[in-house]
Amino acid sequence: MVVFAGQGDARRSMALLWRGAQSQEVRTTPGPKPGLSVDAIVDAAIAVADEEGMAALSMRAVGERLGRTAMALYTYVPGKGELVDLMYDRVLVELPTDYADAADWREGVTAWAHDCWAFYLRHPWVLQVSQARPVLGPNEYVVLEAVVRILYGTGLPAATLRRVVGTLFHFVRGIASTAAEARQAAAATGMSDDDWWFTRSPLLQEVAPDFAERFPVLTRMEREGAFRNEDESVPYLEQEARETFAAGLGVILDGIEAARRRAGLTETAG
Amino acid sequence: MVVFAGQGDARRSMALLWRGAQSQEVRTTPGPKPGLSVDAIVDAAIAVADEEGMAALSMRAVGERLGRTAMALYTYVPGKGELVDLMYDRVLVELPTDYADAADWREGVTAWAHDCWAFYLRHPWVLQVSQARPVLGPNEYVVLEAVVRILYGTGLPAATLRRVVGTLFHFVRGIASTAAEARQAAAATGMSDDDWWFTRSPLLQEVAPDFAERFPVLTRMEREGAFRNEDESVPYLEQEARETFAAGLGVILDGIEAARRRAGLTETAG
DNA sequence: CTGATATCCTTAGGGGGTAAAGAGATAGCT
DNA sequence: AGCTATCTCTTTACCCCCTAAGGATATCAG
Repeated sequence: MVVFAGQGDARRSMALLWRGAQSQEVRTTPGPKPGLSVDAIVDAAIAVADEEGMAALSMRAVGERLGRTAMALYTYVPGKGELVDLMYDRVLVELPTDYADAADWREGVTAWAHDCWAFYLRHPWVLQVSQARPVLGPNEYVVLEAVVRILYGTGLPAATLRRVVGTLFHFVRGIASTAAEARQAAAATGMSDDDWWFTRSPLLQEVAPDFAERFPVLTRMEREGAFRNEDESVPYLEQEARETFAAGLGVILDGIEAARRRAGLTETAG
Repeated sequence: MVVFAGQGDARRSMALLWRGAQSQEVRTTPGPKPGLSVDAIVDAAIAVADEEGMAALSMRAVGERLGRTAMALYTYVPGKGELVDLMYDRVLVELPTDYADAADWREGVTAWAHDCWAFYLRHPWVLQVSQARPVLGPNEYVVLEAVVRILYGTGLPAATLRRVVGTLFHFVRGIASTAAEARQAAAATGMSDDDWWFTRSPLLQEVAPDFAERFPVLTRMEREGAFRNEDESVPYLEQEARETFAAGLGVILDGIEAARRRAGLTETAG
């Protein structure tokens, strides 16, 4: 369920995203005082998404959490799409932005990636917000600025940097999605990864008795222990994601290093 | 909108996924002859998703395309989740699986990645199928087998291979998502990326006049031309995705190379 | 012809998002 | 004080979704 952005009045959306102190101005208009606020609604919506998942995020649910009907929210927010945009930008404040302590870009990127990973697992619904067109909210820029600042340490040209950022971003998002969805599946079905596999595996044999002949390379890989996880205290799929994350990040960092070497930037760092 | 898998009767799901010639057996049961078939339904559903997007995929829409009501489908398919699983596994047959012609693993991986990229852009809805727990359908295994066969050429140990496959997979999926969602946004809003940016950009200045001070590194990057695209005939966001794809793939391949070097595998290839 | 069974339909129930209209509260103005 | 414009919030309603239940119809074995 990728949730797409609101596409109504662009000016109103931007004003909401970058709403600042001007919303605190003294009211002199007639009519009852607002019982809610954009902030309150966004916070409630984030709480719903955190606790019950993106699928459970409905205008009714958010309203209920605030003791209102669904329609009351429309006084403050143009629609659900815009609300999701606001949730997205709002929750991004949680991401750390200062990596000045890192010894070099490699350490900085690693720290940033791990912070992102933890963030996504804390708010898995964020992974379901469409990345088609950027939301252009303030915190999105704060996050970008932070990453770019780290990567300027590589000395790579700006155009290359932009792509490296994209690559890192997609990688982290992709693997975090897998881990998050695995958790979600476990919660939704009430079945652990191992339980799930133990019910599925015999069915697979039943339905594909010729598996080994049809997929020799995979079978060989399995015999070589590729699909065994050491730590049995962590759910299988989550651990797999975690290890892929660590290994993949290493691969990407090495790749960046190679790009630097090709550009003749091997000596300076940090 | 990530679409989650069906989680009903696991045996029935697996039987449907691996359904083979046994479904062609002669019928001797009473009752009217089936007017539909699982294949017909899956094909119709894929057509709907291809043409109108995952959001437009409803049981009604599929039924209508087949001249039936939504409920008629439930005779053949347990529910929407399972139908999506079937669609997913079915459409994967389009992916090429033979990369024996490739000169070495690097060329093979590159070819595979590009094939995947094209595939995802042909069927963007595939990117919205949850990857939480694998569907375990036959074609998913065929695809996996193909990738692993290519990567065995690196000589890396099986456990490392598994993670490399995961990294590549997430990378391709991630960037393809961006490109696909950008297309979708353009189609949905009837507004090109450039139009979109030209309406958004002045709003951003209006709402954040102090942008340059708040985000100095991004501003510097922009002045260095990081966000300019050369080819103006291609939509901006799609081109950005394409270039990030090319650059990121290079980074990952270099990273794999580095892993091989560390394992002392520099000479042999292919 | 009878009974069993399979296909497909209609109906209905419980979710969604949100447009429209109205009730009630509150400000400034006369 | 009363009036009126305006704002908040609710009710109702419409259209969409998935799918459970039950009924009509077609087709087989006996």
